[in-house]
Amino acid sequence: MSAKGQPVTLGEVAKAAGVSIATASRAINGSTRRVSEDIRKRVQETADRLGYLPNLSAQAVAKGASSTVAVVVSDIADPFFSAIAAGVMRGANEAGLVVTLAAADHTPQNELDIVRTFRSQRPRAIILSGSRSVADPNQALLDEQLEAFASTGGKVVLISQSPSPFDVVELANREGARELARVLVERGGQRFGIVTGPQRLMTNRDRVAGFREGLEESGTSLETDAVVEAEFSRDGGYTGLRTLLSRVPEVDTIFATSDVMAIGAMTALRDLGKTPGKDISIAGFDDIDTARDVTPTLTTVVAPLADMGYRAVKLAIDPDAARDPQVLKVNTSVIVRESTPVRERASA
Amino acid sequence: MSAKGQPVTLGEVAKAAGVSIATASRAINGSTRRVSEDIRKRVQETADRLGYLPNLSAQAVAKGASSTVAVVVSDIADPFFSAIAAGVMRGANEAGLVVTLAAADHTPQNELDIVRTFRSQRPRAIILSGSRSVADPNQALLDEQLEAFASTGGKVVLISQSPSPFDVVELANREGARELARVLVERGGQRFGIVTGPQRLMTNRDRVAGFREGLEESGTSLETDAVVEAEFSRDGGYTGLRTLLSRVPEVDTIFATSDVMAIGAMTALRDLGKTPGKDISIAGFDDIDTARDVTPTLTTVVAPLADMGYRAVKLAIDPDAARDPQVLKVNTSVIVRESTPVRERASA
DNA sequence: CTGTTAGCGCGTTCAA
DNA sequence: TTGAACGCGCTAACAG
Repeated sequence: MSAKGQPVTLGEVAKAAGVSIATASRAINGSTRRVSEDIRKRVQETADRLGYLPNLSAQAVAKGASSTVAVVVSDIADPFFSAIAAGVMRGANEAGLVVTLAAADHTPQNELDIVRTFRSQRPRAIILSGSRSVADPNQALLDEQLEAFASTGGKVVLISQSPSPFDVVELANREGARELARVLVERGGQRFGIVTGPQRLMTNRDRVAGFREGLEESGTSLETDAVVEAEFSRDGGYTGLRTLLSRVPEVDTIFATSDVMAIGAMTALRDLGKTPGKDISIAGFDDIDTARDVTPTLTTVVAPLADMGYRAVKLAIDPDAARDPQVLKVNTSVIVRESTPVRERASA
Repeated sequence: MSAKGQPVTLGEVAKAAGVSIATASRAINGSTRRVSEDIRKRVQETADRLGYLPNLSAQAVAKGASSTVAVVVSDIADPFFSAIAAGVMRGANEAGLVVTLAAADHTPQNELDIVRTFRSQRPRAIILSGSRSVADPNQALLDEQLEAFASTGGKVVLISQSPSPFDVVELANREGARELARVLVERGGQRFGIVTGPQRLMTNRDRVAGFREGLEESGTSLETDAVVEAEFSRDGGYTGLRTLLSRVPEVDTIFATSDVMAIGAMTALRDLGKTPGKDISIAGFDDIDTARDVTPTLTTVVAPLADMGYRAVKLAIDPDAARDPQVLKVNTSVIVRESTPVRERASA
């Protein structure tokens, strides 16, 4: 039983059941189920008995279509992406699809290599999560790959920003940040600062721009020095905050363009002897799980990350494949927690 | 260019280059590279020009071996598993392998289904992360599947507990917890409590047992009521802590069997009006990223999660496949942070 | 070194 | 309804 051997093939099942391979195929997979019930039963039984499992690769070759969806993330250990991945996996599972995953590690070149490898797998769809970059020299090559993939019947879904020739699940970054700014002004914020990830990423651009708009609509503005760019990570939030405070020590409210950065910034604040949520208000974006477990709990913009991944799959397997590219806008909402208490206004 | 079409096949490349398919195959893949340099170059060029990408499924069928590693996790959104997955992906990437991922959602039945699906993919290896359960009725069926997979040339690596008929990457749960207990006693802990995940999971068993040992070796003991079992999650930590404190209000030091639980427990403490790291010490296990960002920063046992995933892949692609099952023990270390200050001993 | 032939495991025509 | 034959894209054995 446990001697080295080869997997059971459909042919062996067929022979053991005394039918042809074609019949066995129909009985087990039954694309158009036209096989007598007793035969079907007999074949199924011998298949079970022999422990037959269809060879997905062979099926893919024969059918010319696989049952795989390929997903690119920047970093699976980042809660932002792991939440998206969780949603994708749920959706894929419901659809009987297999998920293959690769991490681009924030490097456009890797992203390109990954997409090439993915194309070799002939997946049904490729889902790209992660922000688009502006003026990325690799972008053209990447688009070319995706275009080619799409032109051979593959589906491309971006969890990113429109406009795009492909389907896009797009988070309302700008609107979310704008609403957040309004809320923070309402709560008494007067001197604002921003710690943001690289501005070449559209996500950061939009969040900063939206926040700015929100401030202006509320009659407040942002000093030039009050926007600090750093790595789009926890450590970036840490260093970014230090830079910000050294430049503009009198800020009372800080917006970090992601929760991950905000959490790093909060730690930095404490290391500077200040108490986040008391000395200085701070808010993030995304509402990752950890946001409610840090102290103070973090005010943020809720992004339904898992849901976005789930919807991306749904878009990908949409039967109406010939339709025009679709943009699925995902709305956000602001959730106020302890990190942004109501501040008393300094008397004018 | 962007009209619907089929992917370029090796045959088309061969024809365009004026060589046979076999030659084209050798030129591009070159298992045993014995093809004249100029031909190789010409074929490669036409392949690039045509945008040819090998069909991995077809290769897998022809070779009888795929270039895929399949990974089972409980929940990819859990930082414990996403860290492991990150390591796996890095290792797979280095080896030119594709990673397929599935989430069992803490359900043994799902795990079984996933392994079956994975077997259909004929991956080179299946990596199972997540603790083994004791007395799991599905365990036999699962082992049967894995056994069958292994007997047909597949490699199985468990990130779990020995003993096992397969390769195992095993974290020193017991030893780590034991050392943690010693450290906590040294720092003045006297009345201990434990919030643990389900005891059917070996991970929790080992961590609790190890902690107990460490206490006993330090001349301390644990009251019966002081061990509370709850869900192995953030929320489990939250509810578990409340139960614990209602049963044994006078505990001064708490061990949660994972950082995720510890973080939930800390939040629960605060909701009860107590300050973690002051009124009550608390420590976790795993050292997930968040451990250093909560307040107070969390004392814990460092588990090199990403490294474990990485090593699991290395084991899986070990050329010496015929060797006996191997156990790779992974050591831990205790890192003391703010959540467990030195406590003054109550005078005896 | 190259081309021809025979598979790999499976789906799907086409007759029977 | 069933089976024989062919094809999917590719690799590997065998000749030349």
